[in-house]
Amino acid sequence: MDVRRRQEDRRAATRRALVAAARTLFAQKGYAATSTPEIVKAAGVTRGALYHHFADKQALFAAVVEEEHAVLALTIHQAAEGGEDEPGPVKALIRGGDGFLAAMQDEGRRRMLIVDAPAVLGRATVDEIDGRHGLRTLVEGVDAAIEAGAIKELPSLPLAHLLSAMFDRAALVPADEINEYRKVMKALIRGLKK
Amino acid sequence: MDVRRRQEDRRAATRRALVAAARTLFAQKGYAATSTPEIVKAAGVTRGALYHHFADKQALFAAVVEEEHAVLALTIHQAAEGGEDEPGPVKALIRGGDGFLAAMQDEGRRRMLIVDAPAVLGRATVDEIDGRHGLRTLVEGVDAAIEAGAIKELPSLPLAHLLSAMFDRAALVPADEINEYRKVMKALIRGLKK
DNA sequence: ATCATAACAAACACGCAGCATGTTTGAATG
DNA sequence: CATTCAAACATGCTGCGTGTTTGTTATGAT
Repeated sequence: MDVRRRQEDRRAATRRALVAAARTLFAQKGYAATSTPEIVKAAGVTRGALYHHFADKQALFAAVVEEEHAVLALTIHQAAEGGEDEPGPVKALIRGGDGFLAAMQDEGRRRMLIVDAPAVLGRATVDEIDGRHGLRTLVEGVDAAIEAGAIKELPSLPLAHLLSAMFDRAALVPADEINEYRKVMKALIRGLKK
Repeated sequence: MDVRRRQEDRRAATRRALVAAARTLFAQKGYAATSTPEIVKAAGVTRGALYHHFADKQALFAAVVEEEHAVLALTIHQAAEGGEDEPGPVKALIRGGDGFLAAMQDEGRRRMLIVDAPAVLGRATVDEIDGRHGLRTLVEGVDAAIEAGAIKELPSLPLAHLLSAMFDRAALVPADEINEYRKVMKALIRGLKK
């Protein structure tokens, strides 16, 4: 334990409380419909604390999005590795995609990451965040598939971006239609084979 | 001239002024950063007029988006038909896509239609609007390609949605990277051939 | 013990959205 | 042509939300 631990702990605790409360509310009601008084009330602190830890409401939202992307990427990674009985880089891509869609069954998560985040933080910021998590692993998956000679040689980052865009859209589709989308996406990915 | 024409004209005029002013400001600064006082000042009317014609700020934005989608769809349609020297339903799809990307070089248009609209109006509303314009023609193009036996038999609406999602993402990419994206999308579409 | 600084808390200022009134314009009717 | 009525605005008010400022308490350093 460091000497200045209590201060650090205190700081981290309120920060976590704020992010957790914000996550819940942003997920339930969206960014615009959630007020900072609501958030601090749920977190058990005052607005002074909020604006001490974060520059503004956007910055708090960015922190929530960052965290959410991190846990999401972890979930996807596990899904892509699990079930190694059926190998092959293309299969891994499809498994990862299914893992993404499964993780995106949460309404609030969809709202925050796909709908609100681009509008609130801007595409550039979202890309930067995503680039450090889900998109990063997707690029690696695409690269692996290319190096294995499983699909055509294409620039991996643009391809990953476009695949990501498709998965985002598919995630927003009503649950009973999602299988159709999965089939079509499978066909699109399979069409990349040499 | 109908008897009650002047009244109708007046109404239409202020409505147009509002939509036009709103379009400019929403395009420049985004939905959230644009205030209704700003809009009515630019339109040369008062806020009373705004709330007489539209239920709220969202409704005005919806009108702008609707109009923008309409003119966009027209542009795309012309691009897809022009240059008939190279026929074939797949080529038509690609031409239409290029037309879309060209029309989307406008920063404000991107902001309104792709970034802000889903967050402000919700995905469902945007889909409904898009379904009456750009997406509709895209579905027709896909159907034509399927019926001509040019591509695999897949459910056309999901496929159109996914293609639309890719084009949206590609439109947001920096201008100097867009050609890479076009190539990859071409490869993806070509992969759909039987 | 005291001093500086970080971590909060409370109060304030400003702007905006929506509504509830008032006022004008214009058409319909006897 | 005067009257009546409704639509098309205009003006003012209210409540709320964000960000900032000023004040207070806790914490570690000397």
